Amino acid sequence: MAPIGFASHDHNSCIADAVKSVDAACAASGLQFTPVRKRVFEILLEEHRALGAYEVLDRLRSEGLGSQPPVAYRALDFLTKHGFVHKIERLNAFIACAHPTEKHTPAFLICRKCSAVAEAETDIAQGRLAGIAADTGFAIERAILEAEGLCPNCRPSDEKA
Amino acid sequence: MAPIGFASHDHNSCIADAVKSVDAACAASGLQFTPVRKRVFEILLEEHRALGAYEVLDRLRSEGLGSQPPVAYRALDFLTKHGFVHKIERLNAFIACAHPTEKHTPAFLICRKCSAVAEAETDIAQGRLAGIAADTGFAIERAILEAEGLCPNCRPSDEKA
DNA sequence: TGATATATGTCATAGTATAACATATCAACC
DNA sequence: GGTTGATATGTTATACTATGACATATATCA
Repeated sequence: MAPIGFASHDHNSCIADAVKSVDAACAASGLQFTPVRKRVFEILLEEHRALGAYEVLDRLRSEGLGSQPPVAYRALDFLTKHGFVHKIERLNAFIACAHPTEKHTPAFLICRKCSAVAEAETDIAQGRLAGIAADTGFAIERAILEAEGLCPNCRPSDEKA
Repeated sequence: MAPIGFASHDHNSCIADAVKSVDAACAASGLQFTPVRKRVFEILLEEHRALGAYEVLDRLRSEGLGSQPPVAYRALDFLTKHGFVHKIERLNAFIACAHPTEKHTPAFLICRKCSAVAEAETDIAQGRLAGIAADTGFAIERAILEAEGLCPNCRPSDEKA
């Protein structure tokens, strides 16, 4: 439930661990974690921020892994479809999942100043909103929860409680 | 707290009432509810569904109210900025607010089959997520909450509880 | 090894949104 | 009533985001 992303962490190992766990998940499900897909995932992990598809594509292009938009979009589609990457609708951008092993409804805290993004694992939208939906007869399949504001690093210190 | 949008209602009066209340709100705040802005608001009300900016623009164009994208985007920006219209990020589309008089965090139920959209008034994102944010020192300013699934009209009837 | 599904390369185009600048209108005050 | 500053509109051009379509290649498995 605790968000990460505004604090420093062991970045070197986090990339390796994440790649490894996705590798295992793909093997277990018969999915192909191909070179382009793996590289896109790594690129997103390296930044720990939301990258646009064309930013990812630029990186791929400079590495000779593909130069046309569909290359990036296909890899991103694959990764988001299987929950390894999330799309931030507000930013039209993608970010590596911070909790790749568990099934969850991601929630995001997006700093409007520095664009840092923290992912909080939550089932909030399956919580209170679920009651409203049930009353109406609406069947929720997935939910998007994105909060915008100022991250701890961008808040004027006298505003911090 | 009850969503509307999947049930029929008195459509004729709802448009007139909404326009009137926005008119009053603008007058009270010294905002200019100009012809283009009013017409865009009416167009969204007439449909009670999410319209893309270019769909709105097409309507404006056919009525001689402007033919270039900025005309539509400016009106939509104005209306969303002041809470009379909401943007559905998931659909890159805009919908007239169902609760124009009150300050609120809108939540949406979006049907993936028929694209109907219901707005539920809620402060859900200021609720549970607020706790997580506070722990991190993140200051939430606004939130986006959009749930996707099947509306009552599109659900196979044997699935309905 | 052949059949089927899945993934990639590539070109073309569709859809969404904004920058920039000139002109016009509004609101308020002298 | 005219001046001033803020706000709104008209218009051109362009940037950014995303997908359709089709040919080729690779993987999977009977």
